[in-house]
Amino acid sequence: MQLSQPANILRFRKALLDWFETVRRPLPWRTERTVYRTVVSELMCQQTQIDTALPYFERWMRRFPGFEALAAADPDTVLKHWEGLGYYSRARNLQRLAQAIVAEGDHPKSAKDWQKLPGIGPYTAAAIASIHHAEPIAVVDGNVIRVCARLTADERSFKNGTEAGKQLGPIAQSLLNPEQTGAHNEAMMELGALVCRKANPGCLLCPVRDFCEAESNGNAAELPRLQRAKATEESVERVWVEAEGSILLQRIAAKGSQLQGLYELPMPRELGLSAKGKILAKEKRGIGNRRITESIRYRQADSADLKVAEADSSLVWADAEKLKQLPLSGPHRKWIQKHSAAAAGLNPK
DNA sequence: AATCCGGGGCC
DNA sequence: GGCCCAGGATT
Repeated sequence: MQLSQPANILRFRKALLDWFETVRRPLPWRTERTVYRTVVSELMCQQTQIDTALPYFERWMRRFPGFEALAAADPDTVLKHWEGLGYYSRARNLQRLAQAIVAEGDHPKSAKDWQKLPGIGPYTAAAIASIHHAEPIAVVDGNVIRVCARLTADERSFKNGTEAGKQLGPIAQSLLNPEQTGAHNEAMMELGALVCRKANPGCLLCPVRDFCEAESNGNAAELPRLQRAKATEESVERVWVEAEGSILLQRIAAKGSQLQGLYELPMPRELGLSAKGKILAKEKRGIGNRRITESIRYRQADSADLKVAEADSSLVWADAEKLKQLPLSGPHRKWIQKHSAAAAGLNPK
């Protein structure tokens, strides 16, 4: 059936919503719907799979139950509750957003106004406004891009997701059900997540397969076509400096850095620390298209280390208790845990 | 328009 | 090992 015809668009909307009602996952921000819970869930789910965000969401709600509690919280505690989720600017933006809403005494009511708040872009603004204010605006995320590219059998090669969204957004907007704005948007994303998956799309079980040109062409799994940049390789030196059961950590202070406020093993070249010591481990992490190998050298603190640490306020000594409290980047917490036994073995106790 | 930002899941 | 995920901010 041609989706260009109005009568078929109405059929599409009904088939999608009927399906959604039967498979809709009882996610915690759906079963108890408040603006605050929606905002938190949307920020947490940006570039993050639902199942990964779920335990963070529950913890977050226990600790920061509403905009007021979040606005008044200690920023390090906020960051600590985001530890391991990545994209840490989301946590800072979420607190700034809460502070703005508390200061204003109310929250925005339109997508346009929501988008003025930190951390809220076109996608998130549309999601909140369609769910809570019945605004007829389509969300365009990775799921929706994939669904629309397949529905229309769009075989163009897009430079990136932004470019694809610009081209396919109007399709999503034309499909939007103006009487069920929130449910329709959620249904489109649910379809992409559960059926119209990137790999192994479940076309045989798809509620809107009759409307899908790619399915009739038999190439749904190949769409959309997105160009990708090649990965680059980098290496970074780290030092694991111990003194009396404490480890030296570096607080990332750079205001522009998205890692601002997080703690990591120090980068000696940045801090005037020596890079001496035996290599304890080489670990890898991926950030975007970068593949970074981090060489971690271990040593007992010498007098020069103590002097540098004393003079540089971004360096802190953390004992076991402090280590638990500080917000660390996910990989560094994991690596410190992983190698602490080996590091202890190097101590001449 | 291009680049940067994290970490995990999946094939 | 490459790709993607309920993207946004910055340059």
